[in-house]
Amino acid sequence: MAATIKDIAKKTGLGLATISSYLNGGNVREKNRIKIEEAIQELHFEVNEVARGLKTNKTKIVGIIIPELNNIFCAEIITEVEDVLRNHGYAAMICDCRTDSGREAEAVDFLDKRRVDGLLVIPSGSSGKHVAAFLKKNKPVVLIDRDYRDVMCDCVLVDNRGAVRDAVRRLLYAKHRNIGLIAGPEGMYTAEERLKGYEAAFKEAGLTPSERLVIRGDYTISGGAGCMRALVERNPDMTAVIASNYEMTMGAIVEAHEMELKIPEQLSFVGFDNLDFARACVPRLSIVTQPTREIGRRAARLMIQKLTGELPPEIIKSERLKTGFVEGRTIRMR
Amino acid sequence: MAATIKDIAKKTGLGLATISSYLNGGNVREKNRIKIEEAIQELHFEVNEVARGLKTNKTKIVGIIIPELNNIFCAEIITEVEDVLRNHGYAAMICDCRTDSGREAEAVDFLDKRRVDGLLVIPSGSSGKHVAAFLKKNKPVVLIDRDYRDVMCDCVLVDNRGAVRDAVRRLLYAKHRNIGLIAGPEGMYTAEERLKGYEAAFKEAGLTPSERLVIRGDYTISGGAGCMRALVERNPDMTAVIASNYEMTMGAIVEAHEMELKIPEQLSFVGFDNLDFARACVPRLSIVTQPTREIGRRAARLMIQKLTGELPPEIIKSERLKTGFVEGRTIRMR
DNA sequence: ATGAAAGCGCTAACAA
DNA sequence: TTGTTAGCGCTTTCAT
Repeated sequence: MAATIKDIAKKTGLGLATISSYLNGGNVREKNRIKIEEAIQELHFEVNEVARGLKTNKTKIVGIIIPELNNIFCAEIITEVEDVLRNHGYAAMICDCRTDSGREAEAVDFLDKRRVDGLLVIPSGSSGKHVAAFLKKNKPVVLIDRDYRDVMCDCVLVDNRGAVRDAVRRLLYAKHRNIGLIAGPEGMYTAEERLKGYEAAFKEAGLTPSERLVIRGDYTISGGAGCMRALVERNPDMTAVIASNYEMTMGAIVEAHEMELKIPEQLSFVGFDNLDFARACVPRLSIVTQPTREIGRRAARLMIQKLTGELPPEIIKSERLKTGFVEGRTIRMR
Repeated sequence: MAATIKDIAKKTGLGLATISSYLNGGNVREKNRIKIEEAIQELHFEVNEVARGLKTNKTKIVGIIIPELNNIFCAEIITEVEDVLRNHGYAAMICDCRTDSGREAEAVDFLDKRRVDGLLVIPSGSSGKHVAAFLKKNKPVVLIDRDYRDVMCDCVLVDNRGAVRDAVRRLLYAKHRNIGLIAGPEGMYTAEERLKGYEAAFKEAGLTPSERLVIRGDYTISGGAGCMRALVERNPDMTAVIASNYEMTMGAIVEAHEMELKIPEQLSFVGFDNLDFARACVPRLSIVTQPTREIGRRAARLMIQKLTGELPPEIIKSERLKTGFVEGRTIRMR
């Protein structure tokens, strides 16, 4: 079917090693180089990366495991990751595990069988037991957005705590005191961190927020809507709300409209992520932003460094990026 | 390093062929089966799919090329595609080509070298010359959302023309006559089809819309915003607008707010795609919807059928799916 | 049902 | 610089 290195050897009268050397950037006599290139053109030869992978024990494939491709936050990160990887000759093999830890483990297996050189994971659960075997082979695992509690891996995180602390500070500065928080699911890393940031901001101001002001959502649109309604109903004195991820931000806004709550006249609001959505709202939402592209870039680079050996396996690197804040018109000064 | 089939053979005292047969679901004596399974457990054996791929000339990998992973429409489709593929044992190798035909061609090369078994493409351009070589190897190429003008491939499309025709019909029924269209880029398949649908609806009603009512956008948020403003400024008599993709819908809405245009009191509006966004707007947007998950499922199934030989290479299948319409509150009866 | 042997396309010693 | 050879881990005849 497709031409092989043998065909090239035959056609040029050269040995296999010479062709291989040429293909791998070795030194080849000018005359032969031309002959080889002609043969490659004529026979439409293309290196068989599968064979190469078998021989070198390196597939030049990085496995990527994410909770939900169909999620802007993930998609933005992966877009960047894929770009960086491919620029370095690596292919991206992607598995969506539907935010399910069990499926995440299956994906690791699936990718391991395919002998990917490394694993880039946005973890769905807090345990990383399922990557232990992979790590033992001395192959790198780079975590994004959260890390495992039981297995040490390189990772690129975000300062979730600082993000919400900063948002609360701004609201406190605007003289708000009864600030509601639509928090994330219990046990989820980012959710807990963000909640801690909320508490920290009050603490440093010498205040203690009422427990009624914090409600747990499930990071979904409808969850955000339900939380917004519950918060408003149970806290007549509440003057501001923070939604702690994009989906819940959307849900909260929808519900506020539904309840005919004027933002920010009756209630100040701070959302999360997605700048596009924030800008499409009227008035523009004030939001916490995460540096998604930067996260992707860093994670991919970390992976490349591990893969090339530029960074030795024994040193585990952990990066934490700062979040941003984009001013809108949804915080009212009291 | 990792255990191989040889290790299993040695450990069990059986021949290579027996182990291979076991791995591929062949018949093995009960006693031996148990021995093999024990050995596999002990040695943590996992099939090396790379070696298998070299031997069988099948990698069980499908290459996926898309204009922009970071785009809800694409991401939703790919999520479904990946799910179906993996359920059939196929891995998804994804390349984002940034809506660039040249990069699309590079991606085909990249994936071809890696010997993917098939190619699933959401084309960025109208020519498919770059997949010709791949097809000649008798490997399937399935197109999504648009097809190539010069190369026949299996494909899963959407009735773009009917989608906009239907939207216009609804507006005509509500007694609108001066209906603006924020169309897509010239030469882009979906854009042209949607424009044709717009024209068809008027034609069948015995009307001819003024040329001033159609403006070309570039499928981006800011493009949509600019078009909205231009349309409104140049058409004081316009009573309704249709935006023909999601990003431009968002842009148009933002701009309408900016201009303090009341929707639907001063202007009726029909958007596109993204139901979540439509629901988050106040009032809820009436929108044309595309069956993204269904598109993904169909495309993946088509691929599987080709891959398994269930569908012979010589028969090219083309499916066209109906779009939907979700009523909101942005069409005013005149 | 099982074993022996060949070979997929490539790389990497080693020799020349 | 170039050629010869062995072998990566698997599947697949062909015997047995």
